[in-house]
Amino acid sequence: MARHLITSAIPYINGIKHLGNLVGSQLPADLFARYLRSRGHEVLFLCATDEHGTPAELAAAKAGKPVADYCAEMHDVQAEIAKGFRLSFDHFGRSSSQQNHALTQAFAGRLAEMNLIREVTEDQVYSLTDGRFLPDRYIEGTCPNCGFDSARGDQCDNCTKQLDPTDLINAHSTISGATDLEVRTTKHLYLRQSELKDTLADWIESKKDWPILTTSIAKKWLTDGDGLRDRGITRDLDWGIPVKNGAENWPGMEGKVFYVWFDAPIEYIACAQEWVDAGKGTDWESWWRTDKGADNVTYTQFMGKDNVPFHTLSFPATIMGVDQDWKLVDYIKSFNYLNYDGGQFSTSRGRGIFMDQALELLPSDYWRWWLLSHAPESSDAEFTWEQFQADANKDLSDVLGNFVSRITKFCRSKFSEAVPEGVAMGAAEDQLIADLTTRLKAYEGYMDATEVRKAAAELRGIWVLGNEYLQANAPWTAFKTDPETAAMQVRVGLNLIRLYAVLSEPFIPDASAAMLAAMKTEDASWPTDIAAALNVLPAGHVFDVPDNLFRKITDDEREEWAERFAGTRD
RNA sequence: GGCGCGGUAGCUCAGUUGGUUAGAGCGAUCGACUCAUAAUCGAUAGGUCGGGAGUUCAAGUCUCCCUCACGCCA
Repeated sequence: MARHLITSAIPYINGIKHLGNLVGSQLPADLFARYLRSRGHEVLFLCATDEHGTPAELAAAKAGKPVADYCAEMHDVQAEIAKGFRLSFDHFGRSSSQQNHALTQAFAGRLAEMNLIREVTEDQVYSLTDGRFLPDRYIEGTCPNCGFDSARGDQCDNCTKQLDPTDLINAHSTISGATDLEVRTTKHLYLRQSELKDTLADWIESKKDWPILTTSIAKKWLTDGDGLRDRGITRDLDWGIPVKNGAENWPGMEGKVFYVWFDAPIEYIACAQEWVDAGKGTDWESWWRTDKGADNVTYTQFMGKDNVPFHTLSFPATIMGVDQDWKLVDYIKSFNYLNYDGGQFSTSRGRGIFMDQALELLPSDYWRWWLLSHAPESSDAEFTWEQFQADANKDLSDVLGNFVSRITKFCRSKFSEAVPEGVAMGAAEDQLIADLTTRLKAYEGYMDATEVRKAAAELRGIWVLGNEYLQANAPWTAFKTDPETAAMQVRVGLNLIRLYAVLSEPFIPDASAAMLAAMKTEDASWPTDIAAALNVLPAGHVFDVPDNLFRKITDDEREEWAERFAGTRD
């Protein structure tokens, strides 16, 4: 038994995530966590909401609520949807927690102590009407170069000329439209990542087994231009973690908060503290401190490609910089994007399917199966309604669901709702066991390596073996002349249902539970020996014929949904 | 403009360090079966591996140029 720490990139608080976000981090992380638990390992699976920053403040203002209230509400909404998708977090925390406040401030203080923080004085645009400093992207005006009237403070999207906010003609705030902008001098803290550049490069270089996507992005940031740049870790905002040096005030930094990208990954650690404080665990340090038991922990992170730089460079720079025996990540599994019907999913334009909407259409297993079996591992992947309908119907309804249906109903009509005994297993069953053993080994190998698509294909292959077995041995024919042999074949088939429930649980937990319930067993132990696994349900064991596990998605539904989600979400 | 990941059967995708007739699933066609959610199982068809040049006994796999799509950066 090994110990596995698993984190999913933490979703931003402002709104409900779409299916592309889901398949890029939370869902594969859940798959991995469920699988490792099934294999008997000790798992701590953490996720949280990322709550700080300007977008949260603006979303709260738009909703007419205090930002703290807004975040609390949205956290509950996201937690509920996560439950709907059966995401099995051991704790779903909040980056705004007191634990994260304290830890973030402690990290910053320690970094200063290690001489890895420097103070920078810079000019920024302040909006009197908005009462806040404006990030460059929240300032628009007319481009002095081409006359484009929606040029942003950092560059003109029309002529691509690089700009300073002060270059813009008729500059205004995109938040309020206010034009009473002025330049003010402000002071910020910078993390001296450049000091750690070589250490980070050596570390990345040593990770030979990481996905190419992960290492190529990291190396690019390390070598691009002048190399890794120092990064501002504070902002002039109200909502966030106040800048402090540990528990002490930080002279000159009053009224400022840490930048969201500094505190968000620290929440991975704080979340473990929240987990303990919530009474769910007892010793968070044994997961996070290599001097307190975490040296035997394997830590795997899941994230979309947009988050890779922060997880390969910024956060490790913090961890390495404080030099205090904190656990570093062992494996970073990153994902490309899922596209929607030839374009991008878009949160801002409401294009594609969002998590809450998906659950209104179909049970979570449909989405889990399809998304995971098409996870964008090697390149961007494509969601189309035609493909979704065809794959879900074929894999879930026809191959798996119908297998359960045909064997249980056949048993009920020819024998009873109890496992029949019949003769001993023979050559055909030996072959089945051999084939299952081969495929199981491959399945485990892919799951261990977080090769999500390949694991899904292997699991499907395991389901198909059941249908092949029935088709080749035809108990419905054998029953006419040799009912004892048919009985044995049905006994094998019923045991296959239980086996499939166990193996499928990481992908489709609800269907798995339904299969175990129908077989009236709680034995969900991972098989070490297939022959033994096919004898778990003994002759005479009573079962239920379940309702169809997966109904089919109709053409009418597909057309209606494709139409409904092509437009924009209000 | 620079950089990065890609462009493989109608569709979604695999293709290890270059090496026998380029693979899978879906879809299509044909056949078998009839227990089952008009489900299942088998077979067949379908690709000059984005285009061009080069290295090599041998290239989807390496090099260069071009092109298209996506992303990141300035």
